[in-house]
Amino acid sequence: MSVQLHRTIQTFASSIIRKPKCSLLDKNKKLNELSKLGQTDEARKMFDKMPEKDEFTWTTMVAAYANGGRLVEARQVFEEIPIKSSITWSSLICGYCKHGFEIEGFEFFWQMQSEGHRPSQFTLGSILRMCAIKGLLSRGEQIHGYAIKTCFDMNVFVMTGLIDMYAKSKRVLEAECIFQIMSHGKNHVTWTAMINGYSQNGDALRAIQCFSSMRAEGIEANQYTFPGVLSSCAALTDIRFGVQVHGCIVNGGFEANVFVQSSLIDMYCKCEDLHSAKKALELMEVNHAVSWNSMILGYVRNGFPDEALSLFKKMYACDMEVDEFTYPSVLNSLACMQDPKNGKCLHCLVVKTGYESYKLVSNALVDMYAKQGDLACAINVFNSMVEKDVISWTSLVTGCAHNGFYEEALKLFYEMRTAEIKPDQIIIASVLSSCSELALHELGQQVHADFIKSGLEASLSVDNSLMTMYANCGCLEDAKKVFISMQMHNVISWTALIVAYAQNGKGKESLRFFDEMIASGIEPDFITFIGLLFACSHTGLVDDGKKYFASMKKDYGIRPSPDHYACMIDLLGRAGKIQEAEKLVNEMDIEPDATVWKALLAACRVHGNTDLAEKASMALFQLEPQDAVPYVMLSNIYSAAGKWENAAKLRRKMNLKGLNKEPGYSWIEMNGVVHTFISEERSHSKSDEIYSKLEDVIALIKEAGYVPDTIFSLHDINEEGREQSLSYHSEKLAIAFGLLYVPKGVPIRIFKNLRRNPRQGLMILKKASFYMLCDEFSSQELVAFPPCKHMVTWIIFHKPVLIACLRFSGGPQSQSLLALSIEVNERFLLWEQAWYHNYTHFLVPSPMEWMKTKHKKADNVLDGGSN
DNA sequence: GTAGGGTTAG
Repeated sequence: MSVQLHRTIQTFASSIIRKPKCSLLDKNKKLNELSKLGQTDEARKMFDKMPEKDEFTWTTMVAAYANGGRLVEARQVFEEIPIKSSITWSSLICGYCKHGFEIEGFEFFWQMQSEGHRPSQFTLGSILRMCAIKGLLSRGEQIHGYAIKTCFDMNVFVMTGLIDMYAKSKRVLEAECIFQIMSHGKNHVTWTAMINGYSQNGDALRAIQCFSSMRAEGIEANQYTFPGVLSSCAALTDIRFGVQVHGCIVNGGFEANVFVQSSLIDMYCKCEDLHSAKKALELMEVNHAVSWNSMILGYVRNGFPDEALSLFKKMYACDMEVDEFTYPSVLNSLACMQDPKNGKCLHCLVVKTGYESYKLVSNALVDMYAKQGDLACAINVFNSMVEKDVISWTSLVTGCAHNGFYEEALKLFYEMRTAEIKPDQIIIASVLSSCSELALHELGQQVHADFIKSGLEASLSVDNSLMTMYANCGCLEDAKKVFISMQMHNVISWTALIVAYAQNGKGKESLRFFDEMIASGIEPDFITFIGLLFACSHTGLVDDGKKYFASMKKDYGIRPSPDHYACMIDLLGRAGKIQEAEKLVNEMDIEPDATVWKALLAACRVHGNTDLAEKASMALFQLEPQDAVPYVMLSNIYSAAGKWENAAKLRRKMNLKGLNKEPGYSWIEMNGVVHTFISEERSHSKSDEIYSKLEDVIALIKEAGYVPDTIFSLHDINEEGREQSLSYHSEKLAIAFGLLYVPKGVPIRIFKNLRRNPRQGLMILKKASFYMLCDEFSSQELVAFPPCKHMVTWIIFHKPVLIACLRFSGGPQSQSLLALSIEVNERFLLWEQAWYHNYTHFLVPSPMEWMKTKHKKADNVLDGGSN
């Protein structure tokens, strides 16, 4: 107390002794102007020439250096000051805080007090600002406590600083609390801090509400307020409000501010109004990198990668400033364009300009290479990164998944966890999608549990991926539970539900969900219709299918893609309307692709139409010469029609071309060990038991009315032989194994490397599940992804009802889809059998490798007598 | 006289 009194007297005395002359006052003013303009060296020259200096002169010089980040010089001047005050201390502390030097900032803060100077609102404001920038929440809380003790807690300046600090530390509730305490005395800065707090923490709606309240209270917004409000409009894609805000900006005369302009351009781009965005960009007097970045990204997101690239070229040609945000957008556009040559060129440019060290840029490089299918380059960039964040890992994990390397994706996720990088919603969604592709139910559940434990907020992407994962693993009820638990649903959630039910043999429910979706006001997209057509074709609802097919164009303006045509052809083919299917192919207004021809070929397969099958095969031989599928299918059609010579000729041709027909596998995972089965093969150590069990099962099935469908058997052998070859099919061997060794009450899940049937719908649905994962990608990107290479199917036994009879969906499909349930071993078994089993050889590289490593362990486990 | 609040990302 006495020290402070002494200081006050001293200051007072010095002001009397050195009463400022008029000229000193003018010089101080001039010095301050130079300092404000950032002309620090000019200011220093003037400062040195001044014969007389008062406290203002010294403070201004310290502030000039401190604001410009020249902290060593600021401190030197500060040390020379004859008499220090709270203001000179605050000027110095402000500089250190502004530039994020937390150790020095706090040191001076304590030193200032030990020398008897009380911190002011400015000192606390500076310290709080630093806590906000550096995310020092607990330090910020200490300062909050200090403010309460020193009665600064009702000061607007300090309270605004506290709001900002809490909001930037993601503590919106605390920020909100302080904001509400300030019933009066809130100024425009306080309102702005709160609006930006909401906006930066993803609560766009509250940000906009807060802005409206601010205006209602008659507080004027300024150039600091509008960017946050506009980015909230962008987040909500609320262009109507955005346009009104634009009006306020023009009225207030803030449209020349670069922050406001950039946010305007970004808002228009995100609301898909590229025209207005472009207009705003053209109106800008100064070329500003952020605005151009927003525009480039806008073009990419709205599906105009060419425009994005040309804008970047313009930037480059004009010698404009380019930053670490520019490259990611441009790299993104090249990823969309599948332009590997330009991608490499841009990579070179990145290296040349030294931007490779920016995480943002390297992450985008990984993402681009992965999307272009060049995993080697993606991994190279990834490995060269010194510091990897969750986005780097996500880019590579998603990249592996895009290219069908699901196990690699999962392994990388493990590695990331080992490196103690905390996952976020996006990588969780990506990993769940890989689990879903491999039908890894348990791992999927673990990821789900881990996600709940992590305390991360729910996200649409995660929930949508969870639904797909559960549905793909046959857990329809869990998929539905996730759907019910969701607070909001978008078109992807509804589509996931529709597809889940369609995939799991509940087509009619699928169609009901579609009605519910429409009633809830959500518009379907092209994938929704794929789900619907899939549901119709599997439920035999030909008329409904036709209705939806017509409706998608008429009512929703969605032009049918080859995938939709393929579904329709599948539907007609299954219903025996082969002529109609052929007619539809001929009437297509777009070029039929391989998917369409395969669907037609599959239809021929059921109805033995060899002429049409030849036509479809010829088209496929041209379109996909390296694909063994059409050869195998046509050969099978020949066999079924008794044209053995044609079939043999085709097989020889296949062999000559080196197209391998490899066997289908089925496998069961039990206690972490994979047991693999191949048709009629006896390599498993428990082979005898398995075959004997299978004979019992076959006898039971026959009793229940099962008649083997031997028409499609491959070989020219007698009836008994054909039946035999169907009996020891790999799925059946796996079932027998499951019945013998999987503990009672535990669901038996059987996996296959082959497609369930030759229908192309599943491949389309693979794309659909990818779309579900990445709902932020545009549909154009989606089409560009390479098709998935494999399919895993499953058969589940956990139905607590006995259906001891053949379950046919009726009509001609009954020939193609045989679903039969039997009771075996006190368990009830629902056995859905594909319409034929022995062919469709889509080989899977990765799960095979995985199985091989685990397969060896299988014998030990069984021989160890665990059962 | 020292001064608090802002845009672009997988």
